[in-house]
Amino acid sequence: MNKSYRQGQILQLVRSRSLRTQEELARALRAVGVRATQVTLSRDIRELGLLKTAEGYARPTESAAPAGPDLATVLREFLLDVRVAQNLLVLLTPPAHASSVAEALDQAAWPEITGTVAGDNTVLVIAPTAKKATSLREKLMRFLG
Amino acid sequence: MNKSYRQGQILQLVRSRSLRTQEELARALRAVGVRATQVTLSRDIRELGLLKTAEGYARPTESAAPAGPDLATVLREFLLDVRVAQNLLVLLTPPAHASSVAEALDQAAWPEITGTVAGDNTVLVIAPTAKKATSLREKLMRFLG
DNA sequence: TATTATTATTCATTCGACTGAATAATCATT
DNA sequence: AATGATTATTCAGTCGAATGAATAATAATA
Repeated sequence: MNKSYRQGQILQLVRSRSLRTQEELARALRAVGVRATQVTLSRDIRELGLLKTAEGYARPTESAAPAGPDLATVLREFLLDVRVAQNLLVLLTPPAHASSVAEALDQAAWPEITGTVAGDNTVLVIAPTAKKATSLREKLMRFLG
Repeated sequence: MNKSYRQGQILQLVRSRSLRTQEELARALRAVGVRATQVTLSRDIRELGLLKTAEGYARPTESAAPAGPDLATVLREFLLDVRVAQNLLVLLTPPAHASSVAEALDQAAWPEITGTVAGDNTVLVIAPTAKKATSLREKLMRFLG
């Protein structure tokens, strides 16, 4: 299995739940189809710069948010409209600001967001299901004030 | 000697003067400090998509796309995650590499891929059906190792 | 402190990208 | 067609990144 893919899964896992030992992490990885030994995870954790906290492994707070503006700020400033179509959301922004919004949403890493693709003044947000797309819309609309 | 450096020198050489055979190219390379055999140059020329013209090797006229790397190579190198949502796939890549992956997938022209849209670090892949999206995910995952 | 659990390191192995020598295949010329 | 020139392919070897088993080092706990 691919190293960068494995490390990406590690980052997603430690963000979403509490993994206190490397063996525990190994089991969690296996559950998502990634086989790795404790030796490999020890190296990955060092390369990723993860820290062992009381709640388990985590990214250090500084590197986790590399100088991006707050999600609420970005949305309040740039989000003009939110439209739903099936499991998709179309977000409208002022010209040239779609990527900022998409970037901020990616950082947030909400489970209702499978992924985003930004154009110039439009962000396409892919949700897992139509139902989640709808609730995601409401969540986003609340930022509009 | 580094492969991409060598290929860069090849591109510069064939643009600046007339090199009619691979042996001739080998001599020109040696003059700029790059040692390579005809075997290697044969491979480089194919990878770079050079054509043999009456005036020597040259890049195809800009209409033809500069042949991108092999799909398997691109995916192994850049594919970080594959998520499914209905009939859509969301591929995550390192920043700035989404278009390479989308390009390579477009070239492959698989029937399970209706189309792709690339952002900066995200490729949206549209599949005909949810079922095909799922099997496409497995097909892509196999490239990861 | 002693014992157990957890993590890091060493050593050897595997794997794939890259390359060249030998050679096969193709092209050009007569 | 025959010959010589040119290019492509096969096979084997090298090299470095990645990995795991064994084990050392460290941390946690009784």
